[in-house]
Amino acid sequence: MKKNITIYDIAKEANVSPSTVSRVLTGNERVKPVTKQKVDAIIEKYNFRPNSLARSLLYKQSKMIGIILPDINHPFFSTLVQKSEAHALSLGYTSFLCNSMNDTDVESTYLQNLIDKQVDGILFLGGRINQVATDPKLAEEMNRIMDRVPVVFVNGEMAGVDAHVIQTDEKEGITNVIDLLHNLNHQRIAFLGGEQGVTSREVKVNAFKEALARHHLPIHEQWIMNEGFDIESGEELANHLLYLNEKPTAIVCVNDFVAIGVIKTLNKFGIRVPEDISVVGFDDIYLAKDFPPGITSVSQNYEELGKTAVDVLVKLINGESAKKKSTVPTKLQLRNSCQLAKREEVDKE
Amino acid sequence: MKKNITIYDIAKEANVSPSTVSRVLTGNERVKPVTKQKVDAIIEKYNFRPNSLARSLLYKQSKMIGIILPDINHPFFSTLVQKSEAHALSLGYTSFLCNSMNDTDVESTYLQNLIDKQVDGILFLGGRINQVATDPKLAEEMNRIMDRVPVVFVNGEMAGVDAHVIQTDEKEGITNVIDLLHNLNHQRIAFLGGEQGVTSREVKVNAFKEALARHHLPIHEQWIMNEGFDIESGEELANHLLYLNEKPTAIVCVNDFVAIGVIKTLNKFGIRVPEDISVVGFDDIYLAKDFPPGITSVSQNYEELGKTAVDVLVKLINGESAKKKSTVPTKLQLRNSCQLAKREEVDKE
DNA sequence: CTGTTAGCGCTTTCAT
DNA sequence: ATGAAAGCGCTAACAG
Repeated sequence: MKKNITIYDIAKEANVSPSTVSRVLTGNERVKPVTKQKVDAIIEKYNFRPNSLARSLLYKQSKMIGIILPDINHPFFSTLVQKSEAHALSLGYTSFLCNSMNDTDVESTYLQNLIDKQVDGILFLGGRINQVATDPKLAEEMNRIMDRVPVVFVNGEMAGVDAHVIQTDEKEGITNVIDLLHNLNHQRIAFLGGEQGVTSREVKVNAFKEALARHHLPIHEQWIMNEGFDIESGEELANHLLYLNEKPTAIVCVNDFVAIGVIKTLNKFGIRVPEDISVVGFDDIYLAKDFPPGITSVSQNYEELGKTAVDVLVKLINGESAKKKSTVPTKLQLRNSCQLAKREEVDKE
Repeated sequence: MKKNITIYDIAKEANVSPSTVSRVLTGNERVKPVTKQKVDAIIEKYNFRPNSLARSLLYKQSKMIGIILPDINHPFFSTLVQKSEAHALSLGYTSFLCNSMNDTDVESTYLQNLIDKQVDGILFLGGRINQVATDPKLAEEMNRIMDRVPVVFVNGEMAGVDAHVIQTDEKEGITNVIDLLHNLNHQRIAFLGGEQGVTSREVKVNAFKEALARHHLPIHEQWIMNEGFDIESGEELANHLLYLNEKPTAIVCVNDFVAIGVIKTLNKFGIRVPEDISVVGFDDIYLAKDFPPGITSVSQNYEELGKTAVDVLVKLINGESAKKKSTVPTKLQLRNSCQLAKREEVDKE
C-alpha cells in the first residue's frame, strides 16, 4: 500500500509552500498561473487527493449525512433511500445508510455513531418515529441528538420532539381509495394489515373509517384487522377473514406487501381477484404492477418525498429556516385488482 | 445548535489536562480511579463524545468501509448489502453504501469520494466488475484505487486487476438446475435473460450448455436469448419464445426477476406453470416463494457471501493475508414452478 | 502572489 | 499518575 501522500510532499517537490498547494486545491485565492501548473502537474503525477477528514476537522462540516431506515429490503424504503441518496449527492453530500432492522437499540447505536462521525445532518425513517405512543427515553435521546445536528423525520413523528417532518399524505391516499371503491359500488369494505400503535397504520385506519362514514357505508370492526406489514401478515389476515361468515367485497391493505399476501391466500381458496373480491394496496412498489392481476395501489411520490426531505435537511444544515411540516401528495394508480362490485353483493346490503 | 464540546472543555472543568481526559476515553493507560470518576461524570454531564474525525486523522484509519453496488432496489443486492453491513458493524466498521445505478461514471465518482473520505477498504459489487470484456480505463482506475486501499470484489472480476474475489458458485447452481430438470424428464430446455457480455449471464450460459451436453440433451441456440435482468426482460423474452414454433418444456432464467416476467407472459397466453412449462429462477429473492406458483430457484447464500466478503476485506485492512478467491456454494430451493415433463412432450423428441 | 504560523480535536511520547 | 508538547493533513489569516 502506497504511503499516504500529503500537500507537504507535493509542496516539497514543487518547491512551494504547503499553503500554495492548498490554494491551488481550493481555488479560493489567486496563484500565479505558472506556479499553479507546476503544482497541478505534480498533483496529477501522484494522483493526489486532499484528505477530506482533515478538511472536515477544520471546516467543522463533513459533507456527510446519515440516513437511518428500518429495512433496506423493503421496496418502499429502498426506493425512497435511493432517491434521497442521489439528490444528496447532487448537493455534495455523501450518505451513510444505516439499517436498523426496526430495532431501537440499533437505531441508538447508529445515532451515536453518526454523531461521532460528525455527520452534518440526519434523515430518520420508520422505527421509533412511527410509534403512536412515543417512548420518552427514545424521545429524550432524539432531542439530545438534535441538540447537535439537524434531524428530519420522513413519515413519522415523536411526541415531545420538535423535528422537521416530511409526510406522505396517507389520509388523502386512503380517502381516494374509498371514493374509488364507493364509485365501484362496493359497500362492504375491509381494512387489513399493519401493527397497532404504528402510525402509518393508525392514520390509514382513521382515514378509512372517516371515508366510510362520509359515504354512509357500514364499518365492520371485525373486518379491520392488524398483524404486520409483510406478505405473511397479509396471508394470515386473509385466512382470518375467510373464517367469518360475512365477507367483504373489497379489501383495502395497509401496503402492497400485505395486498400480495391477501391475494395469494384468496387465490388459494379459489376466490378470484378482482372478480370475487377487489383488493387495493399502498405504496405502489415496483412489484404492484407485476404481481397478478396487477395491484391497484396508492403511489407514493418517492422522488419528491426524498428530494424534499434532503432539501429541508440541507437548509437546516446551512442554518436557513425551513417549513416545519411538508406534505407530499399521493396518486392513485389504477390496475386490475379492483372492479365493480358484483350485483348480488350490492343487493345483499 | 450546541457548541461542539471538546476534551479541552472537559479537561478544564475537571481541572485535569486534556491528556488525562484522553486516557480516560481510550482506557489505554492507567488513571487514578478518583480522577477517572471525576472526568467520567463531566463527560456524562455534557454527553460528550470524542470527534471520530480527529481520531481517524491521527490513527490513519477511519473504521469506515465503502460498499459500491449497482442497484439497491434489487433484492439480491439489498439482501446481500444488509448482511454485509451488519457484519461490518459487528466488527466496528461503518459502511458507506454507494448506489451506482450501474453507471460507471457514478462508480468513479464514488470511488474517488470514498478515497477522499479515507475509508479503510471497499467492497465492490456489480457494474464494471461484471463485464466479460474489461474496459482498460476502468481497470486502470481500479488499480489506482487499490494502491491506496484494499478492495474486494463480490461476484465479479476485471482483467488486469488482481483483486480478492468472493464468488457465488453460479456454475454449480446452474448445473444442479439442469440435473433436476433432467431427472424430471425435460429434454427441451431454454435459457432466458441477462445481458451479453455480463459475466453473471455468461457463466450461467456456459454452465447451462455444458450440463446439457453432459446429459446428451440438445442445445437449441434460438432458445438461448438475452435482453436484461429485470422483469420486463423476462416478459419480452417469453414473448419471443412463443413466436417460435418449437417450444421448450422448461425454461431456466438468469435470475428470479426474469423468471417472474416469463411466468407473467406465459400465463397471459394461457400457458400454465408448471403444468405446461416448468420455470426455474436464480437468486432465491424473497419474492420467489410468494410469486405464484412459487418459483424454484437457486439460493444464494447471502449471509455467507456477505460475511466472507467483509471478513476478507477486514483481513486485508489489517495487513493480514487472505484467500485470493473464495467460492460460496448455492442451494437449490425447490418450489412449485417445476414438475415432471408431460408425457407427450417427452415422446416428441 | 507566496511563505509562515496557528489551530481544527485528538492521542501519545516524554518528562515530571 | 499526570502534564506539556508535538503532530495527524489541511486551510486561513497575517505578513511580506
